[in-house]
Amino acid sequence: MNTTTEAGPGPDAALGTRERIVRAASRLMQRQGYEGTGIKQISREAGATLGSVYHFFPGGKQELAAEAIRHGDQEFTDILRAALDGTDDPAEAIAACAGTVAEALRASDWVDGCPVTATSIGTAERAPDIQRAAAEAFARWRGLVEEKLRAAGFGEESAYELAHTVISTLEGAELAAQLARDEAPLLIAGRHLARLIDSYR
Amino acid sequence: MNTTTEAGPGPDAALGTRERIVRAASRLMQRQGYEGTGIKQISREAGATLGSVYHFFPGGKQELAAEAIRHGDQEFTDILRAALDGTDDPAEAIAACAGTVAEALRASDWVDGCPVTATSIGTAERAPDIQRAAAEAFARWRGLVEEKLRAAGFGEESAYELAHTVISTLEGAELAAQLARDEAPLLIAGRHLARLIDSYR
DNA sequence: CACGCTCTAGAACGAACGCTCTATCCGATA
DNA sequence: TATCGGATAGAGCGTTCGTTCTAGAGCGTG
Repeated sequence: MNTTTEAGPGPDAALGTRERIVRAASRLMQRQGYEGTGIKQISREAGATLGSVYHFFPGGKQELAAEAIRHGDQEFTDILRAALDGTDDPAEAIAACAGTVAEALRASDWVDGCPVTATSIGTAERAPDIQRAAAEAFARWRGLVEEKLRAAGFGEESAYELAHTVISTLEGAELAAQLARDEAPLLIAGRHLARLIDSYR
Repeated sequence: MNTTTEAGPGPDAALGTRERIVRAASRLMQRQGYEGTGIKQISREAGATLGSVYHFFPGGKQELAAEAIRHGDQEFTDILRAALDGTDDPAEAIAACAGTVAEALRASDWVDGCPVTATSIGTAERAPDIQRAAAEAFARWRGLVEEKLRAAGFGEESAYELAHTVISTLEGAELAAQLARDEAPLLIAGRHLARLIDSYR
């Protein structure tokens, strides 16, 4: 049976076992990376057992990590979409998005960076599934920004290229902010991206 | 005795043992991350023994990783300085730097990303020494760009903020290029950074 | 020659790793 | 009630991890 309603005290206790495992994997790999996170640690944190993990993810750690990346992908997709939907002006929306990310990063005491990046880095040679899931996440985010820019009247090429740089810069600035334990890189990046976008009007 | 002249066939065979260990550690962690790289693998790759590794780095893996990051820091510092010294125009120099990074990334078949990022990510909670070394690398790079911008007549605040975004964007674009196995993100980022810099003249 | 010091060499330790395996539980169905 | 299959449970496998430890090699100095 699938214990969809769990009495335990965990944060995701009301979720199904599979979902709890994915969330724990995503959160842990976001902080410790793929190699730094053990399957047993994930199962412990999720309030599940090793048997359950391998029941839902017979492909083992790689399959679970790919699913965790898709979870992180969805999380940032929601944040990005919310920012883009918040205003008609793409420049303003991107700056707002940078602010949201900065806030979340600070709130986690500079520990929770980008889950997709943290999980996928260093796995290039050994786990192509993980790389593919991460590349798809980046592509989706870029597509969202590109669509917004085109809807705002930007030319096709400008929109495509700007969307690339928006995602690259946000990603890099989050990394820099995390390392420096300071939200300045993200806030500055947000302002600069807005300025860059405006220069194409 | 220190075998400063080694007869072995390795690439760094002519270097001292300590230097060979640092280079092997830097290269391996650049590709596999901190947790994904073992001390024994490093010693094997360096043509050294475990005893030598712990002789030169009594602080163990963490101390070695911090030194590897400083090595990677120096590598990119050289690349960046060469680009900045290549022309008086900071915008042009940054675009050229992006091109150099893209070329190197492609030449490694998209495996050799930023050694500092790859080594330091995911170590926030467990290895503060590594985080500090990485943060110092970012700060040094930013300082180089900032200095160049000020020398070119940019205002103090503009130079400081632009330097932040230049480093963030280069870092993020390298990540994106590596994931997509495509140098486009880096080349686009180079052009956009040049445009952004020019907009402050 | 003897001593000391730096460096090399690798066996061995306990712990943790990813994963396999069998056993059991329990609601749904017949 | 008897049966079945999804889900849970965790002991145990072989391997690798980071680290420690002792032994010895090769050189300069007294």
